[in-house]
Amino acid sequence: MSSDCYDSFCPVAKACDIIEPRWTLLILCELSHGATRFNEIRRGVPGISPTLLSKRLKEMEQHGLVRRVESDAGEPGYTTTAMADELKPVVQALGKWAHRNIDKEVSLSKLDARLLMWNMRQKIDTSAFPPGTTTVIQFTYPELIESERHYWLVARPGHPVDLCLLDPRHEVDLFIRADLKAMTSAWMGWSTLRSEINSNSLVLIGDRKLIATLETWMVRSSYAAAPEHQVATRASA
Amino acid sequence: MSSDCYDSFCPVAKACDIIEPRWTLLILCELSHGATRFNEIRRGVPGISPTLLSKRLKEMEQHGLVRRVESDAGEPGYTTTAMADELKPVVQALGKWAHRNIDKEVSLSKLDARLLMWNMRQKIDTSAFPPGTTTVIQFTYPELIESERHYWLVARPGHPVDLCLLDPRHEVDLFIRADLKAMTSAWMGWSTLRSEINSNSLVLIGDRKLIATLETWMVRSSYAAAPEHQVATRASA
DNA sequence: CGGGATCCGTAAAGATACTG
DNA sequence: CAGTATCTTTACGGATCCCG
Repeated sequence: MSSDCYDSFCPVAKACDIIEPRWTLLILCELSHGATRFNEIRRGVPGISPTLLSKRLKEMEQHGLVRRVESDAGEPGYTTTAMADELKPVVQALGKWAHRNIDKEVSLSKLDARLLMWNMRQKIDTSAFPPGTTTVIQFTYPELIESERHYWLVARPGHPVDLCLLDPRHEVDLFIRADLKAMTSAWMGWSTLRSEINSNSLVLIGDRKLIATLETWMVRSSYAAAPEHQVATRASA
Repeated sequence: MSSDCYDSFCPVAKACDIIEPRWTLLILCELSHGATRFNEIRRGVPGISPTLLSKRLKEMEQHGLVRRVESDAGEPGYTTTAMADELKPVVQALGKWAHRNIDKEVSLSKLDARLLMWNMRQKIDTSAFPPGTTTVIQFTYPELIESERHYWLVARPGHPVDLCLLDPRHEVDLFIRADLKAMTSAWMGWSTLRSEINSNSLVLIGDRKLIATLETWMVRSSYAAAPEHQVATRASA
């Protein structure tokens, strides 16, 4: 358990003992991103089984990365420790390294609309939307089969954004028709939202203000090194 | 193999796919430290099996971290790629984080003279020794049983340092009698060589010049944040 | 529904021996 | 020296079930 036993005199080896077990760094990312509850973390780390999440959280607690906390209502939760917080910049640097070095073409050849939407969901900045109201954005990927074509992001300031795969039957504030590759590329920071719009790979119809403030609320991957107006590498299909 | 399949839109997840498999980062450390040959890497990464090293090197090559090279004599070898070199500062930061945060008391309660000597061996700076000659340093840990008490470092400038567990029958230039905990603490950078000497936990007898230049050739863990004259936390047993 | 525990089949990792 | 081949052990991942 605690003695996977690399060379105990090499700090890197000690670090590996802690961060190497599968999912550990991703759980840490989720915690850093604000998740506290078990199922909240689980939603943020797609693919992990509850069994393994439970196990990892215990290991991480034992290693001093995570602390169990009880809310005033007695509800359980998890937070990062100071030690884990010190690790954040390292993980950030790791993400930037990966973003710089991972083959874009390979990534853009393995497209997945649902996963993309799930990721975007987590990065929508709801504070940019009018408070007290619900903002609904409908995404349409015309190239996909009907069952995978439409997605709805339902956002209220102060609440987590909902992703709907079925029509939520709510008034839509903004329709976005997108080429999947272009949307992926823009979201990953390999091109820009504006360049995809200019080349008609992204078409926005609806609330003018939402369109004008697009870059404010559709926050791109935080690992992108360059700002939003960087050069686009390539775009539509 | 390549599709352990975390979330493919999260750069950290992509990075984890690459660096998470056991031993990967330690192999990278060895390569960065100058190892090129298979068995050279293997010696530098204590505990790895040849099977796994072979497998990892292939995976790392496929991920773009490692490049196979043939020397002019046709001998096989491995080097890091530019992508791997960019990762070096991240690994360095990871090591510093671990060095800062890992429990010293716990580490100092699991002492291992042989592993310590093996680690020191790799960090001896032979360029500080007189060129063309062989310098032999004998370590004695009086507290240990006879079979684990004595170690010899045999160094020649320009060559890797040898660690002997049996008397090499060569003239000894410097005798070091040490308390194991103190030697470990000093080497890890949790105390200083001088403070351990002052408290008699380290006793050096032999070549005056070697003793005077001790800090020059006995290089401490490169992950220690503070310089050699930092405050000692604690020392002998 | 949140927060797990149990069981089981598969996929890695570890130990050892052996070969070109 | 530079690896392969083989075998055993451990970890992971999936499904199911339990409890408040």
